[in-house]
Amino acid sequence: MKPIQFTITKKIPNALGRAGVLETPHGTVQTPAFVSVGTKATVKGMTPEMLKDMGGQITLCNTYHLYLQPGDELIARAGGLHTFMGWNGPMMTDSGGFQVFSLGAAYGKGISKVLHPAEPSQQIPERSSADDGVPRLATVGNDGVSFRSHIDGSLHYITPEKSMEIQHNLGADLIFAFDECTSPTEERRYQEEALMRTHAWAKRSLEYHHARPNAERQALLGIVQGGRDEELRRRSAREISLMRSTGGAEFDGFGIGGSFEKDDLHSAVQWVNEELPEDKPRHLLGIGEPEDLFMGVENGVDLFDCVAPTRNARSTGTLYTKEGRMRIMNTKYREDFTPIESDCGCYTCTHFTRAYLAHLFHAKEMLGSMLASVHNLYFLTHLVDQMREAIIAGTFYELKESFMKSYAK
RNA sequence: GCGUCGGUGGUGGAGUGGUCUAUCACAACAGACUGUAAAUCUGUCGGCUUCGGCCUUCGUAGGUUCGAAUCCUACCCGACGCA
Repeated sequence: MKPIQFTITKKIPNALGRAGVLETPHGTVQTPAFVSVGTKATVKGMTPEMLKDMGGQITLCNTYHLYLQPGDELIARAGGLHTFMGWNGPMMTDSGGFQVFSLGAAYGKGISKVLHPAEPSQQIPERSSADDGVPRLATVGNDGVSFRSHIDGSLHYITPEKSMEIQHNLGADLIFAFDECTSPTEERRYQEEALMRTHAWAKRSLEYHHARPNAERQALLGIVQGGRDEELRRRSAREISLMRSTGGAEFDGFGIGGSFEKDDLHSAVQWVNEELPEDKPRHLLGIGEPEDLFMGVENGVDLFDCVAPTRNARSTGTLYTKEGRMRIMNTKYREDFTPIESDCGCYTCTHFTRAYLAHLFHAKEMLGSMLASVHNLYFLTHLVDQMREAIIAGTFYELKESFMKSYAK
């Protein structure tokens, strides 16, 4: 018995995109879908009730963070992550692979998921070896990764097996293989070396997972890496999709990982999804600006997670609207007594004005961050919902064109 | 009335003869953010500018000095104390 069931209901003609249904032990996800990120067992600023009301179908928490605090064993004793955080819907956990990157090679360099080469601050020198003298909190070894806790500095060692063990304790419906995310500034030689490691770790994750009963209630997704290189990307997609445990088990779905230059994102996703088997779900890790969501859906991505809506909302009240992003603290909104978007159905837009939001942000009231998060999550969640409906209605390209015309103007 | 202390840029508050348009914080203004080291971070914050500078500011008015936010005098204002 497989833990998840994925069914494709409609495809975009002559393209990779599709709409489907993903059934998990904690409920069904209509795909494509936007996944709310709840790294530390909370979508920042949102109660599970608010998430549900906003239209959220599924959340993603993080292995590394929860292992450090409060500890995966404690969460297991609490009855698992669903019970612990009060979210009884579908849930996934990231493997800690991204922290290999963000606390390792990317540490202190101001780079993350998407690199902007035009930004002088991101002209990072290339790195070919593991040691360039920059202090970092994660060091990659062939067997696993040494982490120094960003909380208290203590040293931890995470292997693929350890990541699986933690994720088993957490108990999410979909879990990820332990991988190494690389920077686009790395040269090909290192990308290939890291890819071999990611594949070896994927095999070990698969092996460990299927040696436990958890494999019956938790789906394991393998992660495709390979940077910007077509050959590596296609090779990774093929190897991960053909990978089998000694018992013959395969991955239940796939994640597409990496840190990208904006221009490389499209090609990487397309190459990978041309190789991956059609009948399993695909998750594009950490991507979620509107234009990227359209690209992903068009190219066969079923699930997206992204911190952008909550982080942008919470930090300075940067809000998504159909006319592009707006910063609610800008002077012009101080006496604007209209909603963020008059035709938005979210709780924030149906109850409050821009002026009120602006006031909350200027006064540093936490409700401002909460209401802004509600709107942003609603916006992106419903944008992907609209894409799904448009695929089913056969109007995906019309939706994309009309949205982008207004959003990017 | 006498005495003491004090008046600095939107605010608080450094500075006590040159390195002062004047540390710092806050506020304000603008920006960044894509598997959350993030309720974080960056820039601007007297005026003008051909971006090299130029001009104007430290209660007010004088003065000393090559040079004053910094020293002196008078005045104005505030707090406290004594009458």
